Amino acid sequence: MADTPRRRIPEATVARLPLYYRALLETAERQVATISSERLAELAGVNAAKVRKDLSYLGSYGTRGVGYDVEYLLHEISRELGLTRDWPVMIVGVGNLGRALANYRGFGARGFQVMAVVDADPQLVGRSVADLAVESIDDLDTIVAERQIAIAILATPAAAAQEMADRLVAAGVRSILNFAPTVLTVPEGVSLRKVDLAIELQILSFYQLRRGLPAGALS
Amino acid sequence: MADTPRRRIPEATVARLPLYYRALLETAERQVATISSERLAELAGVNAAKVRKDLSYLGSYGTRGVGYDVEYLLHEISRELGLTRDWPVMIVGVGNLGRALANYRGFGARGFQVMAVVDADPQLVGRSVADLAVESIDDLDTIVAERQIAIAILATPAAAAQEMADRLVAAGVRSILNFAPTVLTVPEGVSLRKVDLAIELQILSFYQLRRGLPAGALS
DNA sequence: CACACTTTGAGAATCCGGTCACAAGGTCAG
DNA sequence: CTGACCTTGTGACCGGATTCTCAAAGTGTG
Repeated sequence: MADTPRRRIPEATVARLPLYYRALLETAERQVATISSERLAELAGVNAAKVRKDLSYLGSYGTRGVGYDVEYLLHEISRELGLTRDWPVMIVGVGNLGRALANYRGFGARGFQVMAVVDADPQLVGRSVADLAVESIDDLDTIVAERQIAIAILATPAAAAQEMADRLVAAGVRSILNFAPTVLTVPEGVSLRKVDLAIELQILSFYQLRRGLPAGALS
Repeated sequence: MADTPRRRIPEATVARLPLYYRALLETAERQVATISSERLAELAGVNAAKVRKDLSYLGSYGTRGVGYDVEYLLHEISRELGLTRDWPVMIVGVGNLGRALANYRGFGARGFQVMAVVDADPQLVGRSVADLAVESIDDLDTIVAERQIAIAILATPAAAAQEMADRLVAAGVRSILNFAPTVLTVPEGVSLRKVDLAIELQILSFYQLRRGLPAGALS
C-alpha cells in the first residue's frame, strides 16, 4: 500500500475537496459524464482557477479541451478523503445537540455511521437515541476498541469537554469534532476541529454592525 | 474619543476575537484584574504574538510590563463585536437540528435571542418549539420587519436552502448562518457563514487516513 | 535614582494561499 | 490534415496572515 509520495495537499485544498465531492455526486446523478473546472467551480461556489489548482494536487486527472471525467474524479476524491471505507463514529453527550446529531441523517456522506452514543449521566444510560442505547462513558475504552472508533463527536457542556476529550484520546480516538463552546487541547497527532455556534454568530454580528454604516463611522 | 482612524481589522483577527472574548469572560469571573498576552493566548489556544497583533488592531489597550486590563479589554472587544446590543435571531427550519438549535442555551453569548422559528410545512406551524410557536415561512417579511431580525439561522434540508436564503434576503436579513449541507449564493452585502457536519467529518477522515504525516487540522 | 525585570507594540521576514496568464494538449468541423 | 477553438495544468506574481524580534515603556526593589 506504499502510497504515492504525492505532493502534500494544502490544508485549504483539503477543506474544499468535500465541496467538490458533493458537487460531483450531484453531477453524476444527472448522468453527466464530464465537467469543466468552470462548471465545477460554480457548483462548489469557488473560482475555476482554484478548482484546477486544487485538483492538480491530486494528480492530472483532467483532459485539456474536455474537462474532468466525473466518475473518475469522484473516485479519486473519495479515495483521497477516505470515503471508500467506513468510519464508525461515536457521539459523546446526549443533550439537545447530541440527540439531534445522532438523528441527523443529513451527514450526507455515507460512511460515517453513528455506532455509539455515550453520556456521563447514569440517568440517561440505557435510553434509546436514534436506535441506539445510550452507553456509559465508563465503557469508553471497550466501545472504542471493539467498534474501532477513530472519530468522535463531542457534544457535552463546555465544562465537561476537556475531560471527555482527554478520555477519548486515552481510549484511542484520533479525530475529534468539538461542538462544546470551549477551547480544547489535544496531544500532537490528534486532529481537532470545532463547530462553535456562538463564535459564528459573533462574527456575523461584527460585520452586521458595520454594514451600511458609512466607513469609519463607528463610535 | 478623538475617534480612531481605526485600521481595518483582518478577517482572521475577527474570527479570533470571540475566542478572546470568552477567555476574558472567564478570567473576569475569577476576579483577575489584568492578563498578559501570554496567558490570554493560552486560554484562547493561540500564541502570544498573535494575541498582541490582533489586539493591536483594536488600539493600544495594553500596558507594557503589566498586560491588559481585563474589564476594559472585555468592553472594547464586545463593543467591536457588537455584543453590547441585542441581536434578535430567527431559525428557519424545524427539523431535528432546528429544534436543537432553538433549545440550545449554549449560545454562550447573551444577546443572541431566538425571536422566531419558522418552517414551510403547514403541519408544523403552530407547534411549540423552545417556548415559541412555529410560524409560517409566508409571514417572513412581517416577522423580520416587526422583530427587527438581521440574523437568520438556516436549518432546512439542502434542497430548500437556496430558496429560503433568497426569501430571507428579500425580507431584509443581512446575515445568514447556514447549516444546510449545500452551497448557497447570496448577493453582495449579505454575510454568509456555514456550518457543515459532513464536510468537517470528511476533513477529519482525510487526516485520519494519513495519521502520522501532517500536523493536521487545527482550528 | 539606578538597575533588573516584565511585557507590549510593531516593523521585518516568512509562509501560505489565491489569482493571473498562457503554453501545452486536446477536440472537432470541414 | 488543417486550423479554429476549448480547457487544463502550472509557473509567476501578489497579498494577507503568522511568526520573529527587539526597542520602548512600564513595574518594583533597595
